[in-house]
Amino acid sequence: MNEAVVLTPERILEATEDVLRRFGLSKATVVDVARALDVSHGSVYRHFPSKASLRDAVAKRWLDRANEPLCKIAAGSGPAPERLEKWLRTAFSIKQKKVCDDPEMFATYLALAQDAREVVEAYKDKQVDLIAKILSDGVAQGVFEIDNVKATARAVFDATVRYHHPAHAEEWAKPECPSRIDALIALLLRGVRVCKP
Amino acid sequence: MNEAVVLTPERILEATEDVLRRFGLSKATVVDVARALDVSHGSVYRHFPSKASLRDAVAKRWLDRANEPLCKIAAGSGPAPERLEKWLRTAFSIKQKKVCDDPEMFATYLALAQDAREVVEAYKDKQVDLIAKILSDGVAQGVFEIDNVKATARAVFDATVRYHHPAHAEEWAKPECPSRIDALIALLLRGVRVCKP
DNA sequence: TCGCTGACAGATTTCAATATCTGTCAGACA
DNA sequence: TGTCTGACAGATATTGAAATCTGTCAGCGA
Repeated sequence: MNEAVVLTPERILEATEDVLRRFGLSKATVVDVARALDVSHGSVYRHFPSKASLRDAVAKRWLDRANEPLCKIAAGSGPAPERLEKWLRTAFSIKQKKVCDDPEMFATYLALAQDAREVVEAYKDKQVDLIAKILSDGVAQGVFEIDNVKATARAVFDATVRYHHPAHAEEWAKPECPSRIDALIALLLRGVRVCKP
Repeated sequence: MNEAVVLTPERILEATEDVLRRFGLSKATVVDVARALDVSHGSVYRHFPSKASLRDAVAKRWLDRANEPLCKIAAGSGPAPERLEKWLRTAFSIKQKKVCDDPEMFATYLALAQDAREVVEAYKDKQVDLIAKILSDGVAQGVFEIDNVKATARAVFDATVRYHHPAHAEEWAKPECPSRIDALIALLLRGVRVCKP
């Protein structure tokens, strides 16, 4: 009876996200989250062992959500070069959109990413796997020529940090940014292509 | 007479560097610098209009010093691919050495770089010019094939931020770092090479 | 005259007292 | 029995008063 009032991890995460959006990472407290749910803060600790774990769980939700369109592109079919370019441009614009739309939220995300926490590492690994998927598709299609797909995928990821790592977010709005992205993508695509003169 | 006691910008910079090394950026004050020189702090302001300008001047000295070996490599002769690789590896190891040898000093450098100040921008532009020099040598040698040398040089620089931007310094000590650098350099070299199957 | 000093106003930082928060747990309540 | 509460200890954050710093400038001494 009255299912709606049962305290679930899901409801807590929802409320936490609200509180973070409202107060920002530095001001949001577990007490605030509890207040938003109209329970004592002790109850929150029944579902999450610490504030850090709660924050990580919220981060995981965001990252998974952000990752979804990228998974689709990687899973899709079609010529690998176009797909790789699309994947990279999508990855960049997702981040860019975040920073523009919701700077308060982005500051939170930045704080997370700079902590180099486990959750973020796992997310990065997932991204590299997606790139690797596209690269190996390209090899199968005979358009890419790659010694070590995994290492190259990592290299592509590393080469593009500037446009997906939040530490560089302030550069993303600069007017010369798009053309620099174009040049970078062109260089990387040339780096994996097969050679036919 | 008594030339040794004349207060010159050079002597002030020397003393400032000492003070920074001793106290770190956050603790170093203009009063400290003046005390080290045994003059009043008002005298320092006779030579530098503000603390910021003094700090920038010190930064410029460091950066110019760090840049010197890279200028030599760029100015040298020999096969461009080897030279580019050497240039990149040298750039990385200079930074890496800095962070290991003198972490207090590096924190100062990081604070500077994160401010994205004019001095740092100028330094970056200089770096890109050096890369461009090597790339155009490569084109002349017939080993590189590049549409837009300047843009590609920028792309190479951007692609390697992870290993020269201080925001990523904590990654540099990780054990998987060298192999990731290898993969990245290989990818970039392939991206500029001429195609002969 | 010319470079330097040292006192000053306003901005910034420090520090310690106070308030708030995190995480635990014995017990209430259903 | 199992979920939730609320008081608590220790850790962390806030606050405001006092100390220090930045940048200026009138005047000193060479």
